[in-house]
Amino acid sequence: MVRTTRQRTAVAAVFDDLEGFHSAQEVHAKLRASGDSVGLSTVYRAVQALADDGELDSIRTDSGEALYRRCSTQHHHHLVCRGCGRTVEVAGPAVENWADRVAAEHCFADVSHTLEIFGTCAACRAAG
Amino acid sequence: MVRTTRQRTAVAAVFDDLEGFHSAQEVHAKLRASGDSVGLSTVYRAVQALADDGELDSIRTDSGEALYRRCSTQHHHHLVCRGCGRTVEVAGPAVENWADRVAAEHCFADVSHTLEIFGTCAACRAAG
DNA sequence: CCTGCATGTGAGAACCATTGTCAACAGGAG
DNA sequence: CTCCTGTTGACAATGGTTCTCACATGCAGG
Ligand SMILES: [Zn+2]
Ligand SMILES: [Zn+2]
Ligand SMILES: [Zn+2]
Ligand SMILES: [Zn+2]
Repeated sequence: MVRTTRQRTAVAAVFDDLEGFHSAQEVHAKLRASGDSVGLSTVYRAVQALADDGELDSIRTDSGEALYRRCSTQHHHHLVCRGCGRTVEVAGPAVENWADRVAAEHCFADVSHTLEIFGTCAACRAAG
Repeated sequence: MVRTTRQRTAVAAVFDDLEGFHSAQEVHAKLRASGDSVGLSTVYRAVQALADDGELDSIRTDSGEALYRRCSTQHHHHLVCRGCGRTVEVAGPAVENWADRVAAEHCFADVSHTLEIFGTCAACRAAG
């Protein structure tokens, strides 16, 4: 029996106003700053629950930190700016097929894949 | 001035006998078990140095742990078995081009990408 | 409306991979 | 062989994440 609490609602709401990927720590800080404070453990539990439900996508930093973002529900990948975090969802049917074909060639089953593209966006280049 | 030490040699040698990706902690344990013990900090420094030199590839676990493997030096991606860790290097020129094109379309520069495929190999399926 | 209670919360401790510290050590150039 | 400098490793510190558990609170069912 899953309950609707002020905390879970608040965490979900944070991602309404956010472009790009953000960590649980950042969400916690934003909530605290907005006066709508939520415990850190609860923020971790909430983002993980949202990610499990497919409400949030998650990726990992080079340093291993988990970042979350509200995305569309279809399968897609991300083009992420290293500077500002701005994120574009991209679809690549050809890539999906290629991955499945490669796996099949080597007799692998239950295939999944991760694919992210990183770069510097035009705005960040202009900003120097 | 980079020196050749027993420790660095030992760490590099561990990857000669290893298929698949392995963590610094695992390398440390293997060295200790083989009697050729090396300090944990030193193992971390060694694998990172090897990765910087392009001698090792690294990926990150779902839990954020860093894993290393000796790979060929050309650009490639990995098809990894979730069960046994067996890894196949795969090349996908079409994917490289697609990633660059997508990034260019959105005016992103300095583009890089990560792409890994996960599955279960035939041997692991047979083993149940 | 109440009440009961299973579920959710949060302050703080625990975890654990990784990194920093620094005194002792040991390649290797000269 | 010597000396200098890069290297090592026991240990402490970090930092993100998870666990603990006493307390609070949604939310059926009455
Ligand atoms: Zn997404
Ligand atoms: Zn940017
Ligand atoms: Zn590789
Ligand atoms: Zn396998």
